Amino acid sequence: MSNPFSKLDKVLEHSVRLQVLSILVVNESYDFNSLKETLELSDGNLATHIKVLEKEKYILINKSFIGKKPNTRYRLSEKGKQAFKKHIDALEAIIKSQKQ
Amino acid sequence: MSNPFSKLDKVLEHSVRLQVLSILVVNESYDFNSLKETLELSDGNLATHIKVLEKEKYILINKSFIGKKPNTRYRLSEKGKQAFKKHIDALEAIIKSQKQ
DNA sequence: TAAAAGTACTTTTATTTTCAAAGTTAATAA
DNA sequence: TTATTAACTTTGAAAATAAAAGTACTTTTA
Repeated sequence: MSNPFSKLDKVLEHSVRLQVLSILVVNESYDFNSLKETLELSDGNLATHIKVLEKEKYILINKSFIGKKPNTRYRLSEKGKQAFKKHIDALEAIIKSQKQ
Repeated sequence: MSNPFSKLDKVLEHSVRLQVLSILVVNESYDFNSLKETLELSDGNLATHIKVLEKEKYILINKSFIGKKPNTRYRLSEKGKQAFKKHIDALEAIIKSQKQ
């Protein structure tokens, strides 16, 4: 039986975090501000979700300066990649089971 | 562009509530206890999620007695049906966009 | 037959999560 | 030099989640 719901990733059930990963899947790296604009989130809100992904080790963080401005870039970790795939697969299984 | 994430239903992002609806899609009705057993949830937890679905008018509630025992059954409302479909469609779109 | 245990919930309380406002530090503009 | 902007981080309040406790019976057991 093994119901597909149990394969869902709690961390990725929140759409903001799923979106962040889906952006990082297709972009080698992405920075804080771009994420903020793309997702239209407040600074604090984005920072909180980022922190969750970071704590899970789903993303890697790189801080640097571009000229005189600080810049924080994120990349998907291998763990994050796996987790994302697994979650998407679970969603797919749920949909399939639904469509019959 | 119209990104599929924006079509997700906040209420259905929680897997318990998505599961409840997915059960009610294939079962004309289902009662509290059966849901509790199927989903392996505490009474309070299930009741809270049910209340959210009820407030959204996604489910209809019918209370009766079976012999001497109270029995609460739930059915999917038309609104719930629509919402479920829309959410699943959004998930499908997300997956598709991901698979290319 | 009285007390204990069980059923089917509901209500309350505690914890966790989410979100936005305010704060920080440094640079640039007026 | 004061104000504004940039790029975050921290704080605190509100909302969501989950489990424990409570309620109102009914059934079982000593």
